[in-house]
Amino acid sequence: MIIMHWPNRPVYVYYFRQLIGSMQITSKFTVAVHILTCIEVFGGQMRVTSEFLSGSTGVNAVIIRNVLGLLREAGIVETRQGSSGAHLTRSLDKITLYDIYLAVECIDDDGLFRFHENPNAQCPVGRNIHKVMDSRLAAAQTAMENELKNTTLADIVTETQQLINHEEKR
Amino acid sequence: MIIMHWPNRPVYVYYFRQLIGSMQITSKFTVAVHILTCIEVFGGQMRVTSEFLSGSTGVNAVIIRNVLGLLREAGIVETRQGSSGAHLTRSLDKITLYDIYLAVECIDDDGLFRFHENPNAQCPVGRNIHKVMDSRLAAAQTAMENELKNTTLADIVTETQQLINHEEKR
DNA sequence: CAAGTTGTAATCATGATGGTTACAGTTTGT
DNA sequence: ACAAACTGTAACCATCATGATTACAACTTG
Repeated sequence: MIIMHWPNRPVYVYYFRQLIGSMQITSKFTVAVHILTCIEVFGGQMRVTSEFLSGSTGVNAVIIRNVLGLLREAGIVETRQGSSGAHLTRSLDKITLYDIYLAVECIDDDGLFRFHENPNAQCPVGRNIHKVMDSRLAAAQTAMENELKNTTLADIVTETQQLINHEEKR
Repeated sequence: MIIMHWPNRPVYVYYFRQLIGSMQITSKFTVAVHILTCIEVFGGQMRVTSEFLSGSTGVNAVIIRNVLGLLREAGIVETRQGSSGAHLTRSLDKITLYDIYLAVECIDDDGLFRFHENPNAQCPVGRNIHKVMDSRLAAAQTAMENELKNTTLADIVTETQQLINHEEKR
């Protein structure tokens, strides 16, 4: 508890609270894309287990299962307990990076930009600045998300296959 | 150290390392915009000290001074040790949200999206997926940043003043 | 010269991320 | 039916980033 002096106004009491919440785009997102690509590329040839995917991504098998769980909840893959081999629920060109981004919950409800939580309502700027910035920051976030809608898993898999084929020619 | 078995390939040794680095858009960004707005709105009427700005933002005065330091390094404000009252170095319409975003170093060099760090180079997908995703994720980040260039401090201050005036009319 | 202010280093508390262990429940091959 | 393999999930841990806080030297101003 800290006593603040505000110009031309009575002294009042103000609580500082720890700024909480964070806003990062988890590596789960790129892991998810990696996983889905593997399911498509290796699905016909071998059993794509969480252990297998752990080997390809370098990410712990439990984390892989968690990510697969998120993708399952989002209706992107189907998995069954005890049975190996997740498979996609729809064609590659119907799955955008944005769908995956949503599935792995990259961004929480507060949005991409973290806002300082305790602007002073006694201050005319403090009680209005949030409102003013909000639409602009939301627009920036939306611009990023819309760009993610422009790429599908089909694009990713195709380009990956091309790189692999190119490797083998050499 | 974990021994991994990769299908049709010899057993090899693999190191798991903690995934490091984070990618969040600090609240320093919105704090910086808040601060700059206060400097413009209150600059003529009173001494806008770090303590004053702390009162308006609800953010610790030391953090305020750190943010002001970043804005000074970026050439957006001028401050002098011992002397209160930061002031802007150029007109409001020459300062975009993107300039402020750059100043407070919201995003490190690795980019907005965090990539899992240890994709397996023995796996054809593992050694190519990074390359494939990179340009797409960079494009998404750029879309967001370009949107930030569309708003200037002049816009923010003008709209804030309008809200304040509207309050006083009631 | 005293009071007020900035610049900055150092330390701390908290929260988020991902690694790891453990195990129950399910599937599959024989 | 049964053992082996696999998934789903909870629980706990280590590490890192953020911002709060204390402290103090250096500078400015009246």
